[in-house]
Amino acid sequence: MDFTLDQLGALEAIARTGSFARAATELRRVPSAITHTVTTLEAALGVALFDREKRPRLTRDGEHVVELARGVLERARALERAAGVLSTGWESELRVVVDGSLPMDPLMTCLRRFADPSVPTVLRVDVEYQDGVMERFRSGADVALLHGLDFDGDERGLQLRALPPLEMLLIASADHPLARAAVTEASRAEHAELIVRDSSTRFESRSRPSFIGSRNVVYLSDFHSKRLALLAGAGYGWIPGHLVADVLASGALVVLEASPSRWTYQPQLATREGQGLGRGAQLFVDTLLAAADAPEG
Amino acid sequence: MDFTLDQLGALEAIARTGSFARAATELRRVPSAITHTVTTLEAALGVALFDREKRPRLTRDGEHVVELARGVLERARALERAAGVLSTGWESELRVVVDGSLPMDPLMTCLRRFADPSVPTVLRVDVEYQDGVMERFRSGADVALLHGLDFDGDERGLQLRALPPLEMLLIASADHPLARAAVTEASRAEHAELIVRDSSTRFESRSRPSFIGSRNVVYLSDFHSKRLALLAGAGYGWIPGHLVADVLASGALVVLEASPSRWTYQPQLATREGQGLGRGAQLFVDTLLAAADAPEG
DNA sequence: ACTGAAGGTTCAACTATACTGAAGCACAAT
DNA sequence: ATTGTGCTTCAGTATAGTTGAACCTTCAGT
Repeated sequence: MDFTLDQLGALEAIARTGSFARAATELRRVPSAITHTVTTLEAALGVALFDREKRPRLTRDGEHVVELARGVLERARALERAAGVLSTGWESELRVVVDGSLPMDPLMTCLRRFADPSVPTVLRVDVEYQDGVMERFRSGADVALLHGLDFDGDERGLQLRALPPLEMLLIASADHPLARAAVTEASRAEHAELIVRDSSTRFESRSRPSFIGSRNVVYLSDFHSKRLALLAGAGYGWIPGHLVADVLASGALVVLEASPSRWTYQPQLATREGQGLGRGAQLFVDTLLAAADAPEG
Repeated sequence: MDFTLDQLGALEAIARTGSFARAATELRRVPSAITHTVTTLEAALGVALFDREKRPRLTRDGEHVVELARGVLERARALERAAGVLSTGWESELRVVVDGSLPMDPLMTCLRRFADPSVPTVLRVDVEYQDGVMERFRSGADVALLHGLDFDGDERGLQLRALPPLEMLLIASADHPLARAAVTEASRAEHAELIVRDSSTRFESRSRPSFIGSRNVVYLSDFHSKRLALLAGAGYGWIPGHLVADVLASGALVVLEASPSRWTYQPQLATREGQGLGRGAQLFVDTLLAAADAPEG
């Protein structure tokens, strides 16, 4: 690769303006510099770009090279533009990881916002469960939406912002045996508990103990499956209230009589402490908090 | 555009090899040169490409820039390859103009030859009629296939190669009135003569006189139309024998009894004198002459 | 045919830029 | 601790691009 973008730019300027002299003015150089640039390029490519019989005129090969040069310059200018955007503080990509137990509506608002062409940052969202969330955050995500239930507090280096509190409910189908009377530890042990599997890869083998031990445990991959399984009467289990509000209202599912049967938790928006937020991250945080506080928006 | 292909190449080498040092060896430079190149590029783009907290590691923005850089380099390498081809004597494009009265089979052989991916030159063929052929040749075609009928000889600067001779025949449909007896000047004038229109743009108005004057003249745009018109009995006219060999054999068309009613002409392959042929032109000439001499090939 | 203006080239001197090599620092592995 | 690898800094050097003046050619106008 013994030619430069500068040479290609000069060639393109000559081809466009139609003369060495005009190209020179445009590039704020002296004509002889253009001559030199062109001869150097011709030597580098081994191609006679200009016919110098009289006034220099592009040869057919020259035209061909100009076409290719335009392709190179186009890509180079695209890079330049992208770099310009990056240098103004927009990240090329913003990686967000969200706990699957949280409401997705505010996130959808963010996705819409980032789909706007005026937002140059590309948004990447990963839905994880339990430890999988922090694992992915540690492996490079910029923002994490944590459910905040089993949040140890020993995780330092995090800057947290509270999201509206949510409720976990102990639920079963209305015609499930456990729904007929107050739940005891013994009655509970007779039935299958539905649990959403931890999506962490590190703790593949370590099965997280349920809130209250149960003989039979069914692991599910996400809360949507869990909701379906609960509706099908396959077992009982904890599930975020916002996911079952409709079927609770309709009476298909019921909150079990147990203590506790409700558990309020405090979701958190986490970013890395210390390093300031880029413009993309800031926009995401602002948009998400606004959407979470005013779910109707 | 204040960065160079060289800088992008260095960045790509670092990204690919995973270290400044390996990139330096690959580029046959000293490590400090790589450092310098990278810092210069970062300054030019205004983007922190590497995280220098510890061992330099590409930032996410850096990865993004690398992606774009690969795009630029890919195009640049394509240009380099194309230039390499051009510098070995292959033209980027070979323009051939052919008189529409000539047999097209040898030309088709050439087209097949140039369709081979190992032939980098792009073949462009224009079919013209009469003066249109030379006009296009003058306006830039590299090779002309002339019918040689009205070749003035005053056209200098041409290098000619003879093609197999052909015959013009004075033809009409078998049931045309002129086919019934020997043709006289008077009987000829009573019937329409079919003529292929000159495709030259310069002589739009100048209608070329027919071989023998006729009262009614029908101008057609090509010999295929002329053949159809002859078959339809729309008139009489001169047409190359090879275009009507089949219908003469079947008896649908006949050669008129006139003198002359046959005219042997000597097609020529013309190139510009003085400047040697490029590899594409040479290949074309060789292929065409071979195909013309051995039409079965 | 002459003339002047504009475009292009050549050349030597200059300037800016990239490269080298030595020295030094940071980190990782032993 | 110690060694080795990888990166950076810096000063000197080499390379490559830029300038400006002189010259040549072409083209348009007289």
